[in-house]
Amino acid sequence: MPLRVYNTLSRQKEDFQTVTPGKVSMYLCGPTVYKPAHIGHMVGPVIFDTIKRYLTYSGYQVTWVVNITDVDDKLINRANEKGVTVDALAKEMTQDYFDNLKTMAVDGIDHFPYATQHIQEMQDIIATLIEKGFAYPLEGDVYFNCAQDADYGKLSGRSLEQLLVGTRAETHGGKRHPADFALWKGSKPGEPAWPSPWGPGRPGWHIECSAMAKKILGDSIDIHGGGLDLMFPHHENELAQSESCTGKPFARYWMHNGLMQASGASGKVGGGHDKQGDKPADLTAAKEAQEANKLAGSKGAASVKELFAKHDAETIRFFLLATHYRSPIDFSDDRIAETGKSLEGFHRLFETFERISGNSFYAISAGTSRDQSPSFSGESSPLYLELHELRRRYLESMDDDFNTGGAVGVLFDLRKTLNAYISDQKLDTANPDTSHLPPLKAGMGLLKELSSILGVFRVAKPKVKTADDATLDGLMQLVIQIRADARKNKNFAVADLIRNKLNELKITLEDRTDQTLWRRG
RNA sequence: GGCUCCGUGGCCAAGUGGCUAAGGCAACGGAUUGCAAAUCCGUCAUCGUCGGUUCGACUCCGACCGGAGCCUCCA
Repeated sequence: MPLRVYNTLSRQKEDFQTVTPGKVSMYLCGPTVYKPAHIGHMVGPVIFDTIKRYLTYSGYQVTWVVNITDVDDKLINRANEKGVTVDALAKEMTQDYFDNLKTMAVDGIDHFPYATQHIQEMQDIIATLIEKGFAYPLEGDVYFNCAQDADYGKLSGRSLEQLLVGTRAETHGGKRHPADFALWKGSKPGEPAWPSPWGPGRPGWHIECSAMAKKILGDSIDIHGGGLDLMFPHHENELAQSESCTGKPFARYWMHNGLMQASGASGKVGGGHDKQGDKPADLTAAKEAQEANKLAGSKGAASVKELFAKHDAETIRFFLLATHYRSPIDFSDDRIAETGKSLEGFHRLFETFERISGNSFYAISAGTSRDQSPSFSGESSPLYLELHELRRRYLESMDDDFNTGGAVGVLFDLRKTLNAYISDQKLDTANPDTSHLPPLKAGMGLLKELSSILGVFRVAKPKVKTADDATLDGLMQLVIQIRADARKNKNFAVADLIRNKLNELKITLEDRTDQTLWRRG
């Protein structure tokens, strides 16, 4: 079963075939670094990081580029508001972005090109476009000539005629078509500017991606990704420029991730308002509510760092991957909390495994390649058969347009299978018979392998041992000892009192056959 | 108005032209436990509505209802 990828260009899943066999070039539109990143900015990186992991696992050599837009109107405006230079603001926000990627375990990005460092490459493309008749200078600006591009609109499914009707924005006086967009913008006094054959100015929004993708990855790349909101006009224009410039297909597969939406904060939009059109007031209200629910550009959207204070980054990553990447995701604290609960069972299993085998789950070195991974097919224990089937289902899901939601489901099934095995074989009861251990270790190895592809359960939660923790641990051992004595004497009233009081302190006791465990939460 | 997309159990969420429609959270029953916790076993949906195509559709087509995004430099 070959890998299949949904291509926005064709609106269907296609067999995955790269420009160069065995290699994948991948470009993801990165952030404009003008304010701290919010959770929505993490969706693309997490998804494409996972895609890269899976492609690498499948034997491809992947090169992944994410650009940093460090010159832009929003950046200029915000720098002016804050009274800092564009450069300083950009640097600060770039660092914020990098910090967040690291926290989210996004570490597969190979290149971070900066727009301001590729002005020459952009100008080269613009010059070529003018030369070929696809662009024209106008009063210090340079515009792309949409009418000259025969297949303009093919990505988003629009035609120039439709754009004419739909556009209400007033046209720049000399533009030949309202849809024509700026490749180069002449600068006003005080704005960042670079010299150019068309006068001092700065690049248009779309040209940087064309230039940097071309420079680092070549004329034709395999995967171009970004948020659904970028499909038009950004990607449409990027595509038009690049293909008009090189005469070659720009990207084989256009992949767009769904957008994250805030939910819960304000009531849901719509509810029961009448059919459309009759009540302008309602419509306006609905519009406003809609705006409020949008994360993008919304001032209320919490920064990623604020979110990390409340939720574990791994939980957030898992949450993002539990839904198909093309679907919109409703974001709320409750949703994240629910995901956190669903992950507890994994951490519990890791503890159990360590108790049984003496090995840490996190120390397992699992297979990193689809081919080298054990197939389990020749083994004797019935568990191996199940492992084999689970692995097959996982790969089948991921092969189907990176269906991480289905893959996550397999992880839960694998968890249940291993817990059932432990339960059946009574492995967690100081069982001296170790003959049932190898299959369990194989299963844990598989869990490690498959979860690593999603980028979760990779490192143990840091257990910071402070003086307080040491004291607490000592205290707990004492309390547990006292309670054990009480239980031995059938003094359950005391035993239960201790446990209930500890519960109120968010400490849970777990009486096992040979010992009593405790944990917070 | 134009262009995309979506509507699966209480909530979240995979998936398929015809075997028992994944999984998670919640709930309930049972095993285990002194009682719990954890774990295991089990129960809980006919897939927005109405038509059509088909031997057969939740899955394909149409209409309608409901929701989302884009057309305004928002990932």
